[in-house]
Amino acid sequence: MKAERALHEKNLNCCPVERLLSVVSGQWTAYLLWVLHENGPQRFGALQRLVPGISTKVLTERLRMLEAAGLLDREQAATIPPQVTYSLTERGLELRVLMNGLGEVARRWDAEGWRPPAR
Amino acid sequence: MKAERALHEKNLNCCPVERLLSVVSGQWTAYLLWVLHENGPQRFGALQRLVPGISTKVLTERLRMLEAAGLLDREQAATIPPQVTYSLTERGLELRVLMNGLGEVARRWDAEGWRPPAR
DNA sequence: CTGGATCCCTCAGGATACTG
DNA sequence: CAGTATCCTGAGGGATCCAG
Repeated sequence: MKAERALHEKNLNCCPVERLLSVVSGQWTAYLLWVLHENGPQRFGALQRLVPGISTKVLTERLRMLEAAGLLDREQAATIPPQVTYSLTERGLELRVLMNGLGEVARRWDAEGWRPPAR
Repeated sequence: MKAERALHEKNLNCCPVERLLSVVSGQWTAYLLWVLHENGPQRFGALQRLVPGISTKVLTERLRMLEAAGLLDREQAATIPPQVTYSLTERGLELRVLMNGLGEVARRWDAEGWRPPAR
């Protein structure tokens, strides 16, 4: 319904952090950015191998979304077969730095025995 | 099915950042932590007013989850009517600091005209 | 090789009513 | 006041097949 959707939007509109998180919170997304940061620019198939378990559908969705968000570049070579390479943009890199901060705390908490509660 | 669940768990297990994000990525969660940080300890009803649009069900879920995660404390006074107060723990505070970092970048990107892509 | 198009199913989350 | 108990819907995401 529209009213509910509007509420959700209002929520996103009034909280910058949730807005930013909405980009990263989808499944595989954070890991995907991390993979691109660790291994440098990668092709579609390579990503699929580097992120085991992800389906082509979701991988495509994520890549399109992150591209639309300006977090990564898509470079297509008009060869046969086609070669498409994805790489982090400046903004994607900046986000990765933030997430490294999260990662440090996450690993420290891990070491302290912390676990996320079951959903 | 178990296999899919297992895959999800494996994904969470191998990526500390996603594991940490899994706590914060739920709707209202980031905003809720922010509210508690800005306004100090609050009671259930006050939170419901400070986070307009959230249902009692989801608010309860979030509070329980964050408590289980050790991010906030629940203090119950055995009065009639009951008074329950929620406050950030040390860990909750630490997480808030991280999220302030996200908030800075989020607001800067906003100022630069950035918007998250439509889901 | 890089996806697009479907089908299907689970589950997060909204609305509402009720209780100690 | 501070929740619990249901019911319900939509979106997220997996599996599979097809296409340029």
